Amino acid sequence: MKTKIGLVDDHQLFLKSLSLMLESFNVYEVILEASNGKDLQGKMKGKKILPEIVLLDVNMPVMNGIETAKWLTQNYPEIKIVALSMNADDNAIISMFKAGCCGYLLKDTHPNELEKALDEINKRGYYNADAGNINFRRLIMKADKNEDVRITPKEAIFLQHACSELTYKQIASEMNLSERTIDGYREALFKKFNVQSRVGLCLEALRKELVSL
Amino acid sequence: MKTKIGLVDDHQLFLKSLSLMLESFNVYEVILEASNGKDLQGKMKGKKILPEIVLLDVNMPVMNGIETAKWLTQNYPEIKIVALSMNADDNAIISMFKAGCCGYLLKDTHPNELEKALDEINKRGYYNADAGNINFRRLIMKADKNEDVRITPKEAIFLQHACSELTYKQIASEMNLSERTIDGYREALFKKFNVQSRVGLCLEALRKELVSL
DNA sequence: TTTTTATACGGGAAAAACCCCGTATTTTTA
DNA sequence: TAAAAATACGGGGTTTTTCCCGTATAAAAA
Repeated sequence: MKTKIGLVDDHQLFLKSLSLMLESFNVYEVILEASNGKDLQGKMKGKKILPEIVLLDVNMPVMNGIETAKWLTQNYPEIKIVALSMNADDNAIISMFKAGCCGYLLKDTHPNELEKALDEINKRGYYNADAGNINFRRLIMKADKNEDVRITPKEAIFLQHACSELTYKQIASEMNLSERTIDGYREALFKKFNVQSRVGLCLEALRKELVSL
Repeated sequence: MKTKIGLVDDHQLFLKSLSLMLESFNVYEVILEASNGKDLQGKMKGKKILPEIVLLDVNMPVMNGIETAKWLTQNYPEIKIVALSMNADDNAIISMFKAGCCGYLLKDTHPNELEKALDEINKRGYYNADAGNINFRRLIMKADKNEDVRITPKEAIFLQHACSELTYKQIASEMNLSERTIDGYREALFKKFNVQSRVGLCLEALRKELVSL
């Protein structure tokens, strides 16, 4: 009896070709293909035969991998989720595991390893790609450390403005606040991010992906 | 007689599965697979039967798509190169065409369109994915406009330092120059990038990928 | 050979940023 | 209910950044 697989990936080329490959292993059957989380939700509705394992891309439009993993974990906790990603982005890996994934594979993975990974997930319920230089324990600890930095809604708005050419005077005008209030937000964020200049603040905000270019 | 295809992509999963898919079309034969430009160079050496079309990923380690396309164009001008990419990054598209590609496909592409694209490349020698909302003429013009901004070696070093928390005084010390000299570099770059602040300069430098986070 | 650009550095002044202190009210958290 | 945090804004002062002007020499380009 073949293991039933679901595939979620926005790249049609990859999706279709991966499907072919899995079928070629002769122990898996791809019974569901979706291009994003929303698409998956639609296709899962009313489906009598569910996939046992879902291979889930991390980066997708409309509804990304993390959101999708959360939804699957909540609604179909018996389905095992394996994350697929382009690169070993620490934050994404952490988020995917937290969302309920039991395995994480890079798209670098050789097909032989994919087969092995699926096999182990079938047998043991999880797959740990330590051999791929991903130390999950270290990542979880790192995540915990970064969680300290919480910024308030107004600080976030200020930060958005600060990552531009506007002067503090202009930002104050934009936010309908006094320059002194703006000074206060700046000080607060300097402390939270442990920086001493606006440039430093901007770079840190970009690194933490609180703002984008 | 099947069209001979070469595949260059660092993601083994994608590479192998794409290979399977192409074979499934029954008009193509994948005769070469490489994980990057260097690997391709090694595998092309002494090869008696060459691929007629090469599907070439844009983002690869060791030797990226642009470099690889250039090398192929110089050494095997008869091979038709099709770029494959995750996203429609204007700069990458421009560079790939300039490097000699005659087609550009996103990894979003449906397999049916891949087949169609390969067919057109076989018949006409090129494929234009306008339907995919990529306006190549606009991109070329944009590229020409951006080429104005040339910075000198010393400006580049200063820029690197400027994208940090160092004050201009500290940067002067680092570069063994006077603060006035640093002022001069700042002025020059403000003009070249059309900005009025250090934050603006940093953001622009990051956008142009002259510095990284 | 001449012109232009890059590199290096000077003066001065105004504006902006940063730093440190404080008060007050409202909202959120414990 | 009380304490803490968020939000708003005041004072003052120092440092840094930005802006505008200029000179000089060496290297590169025309």
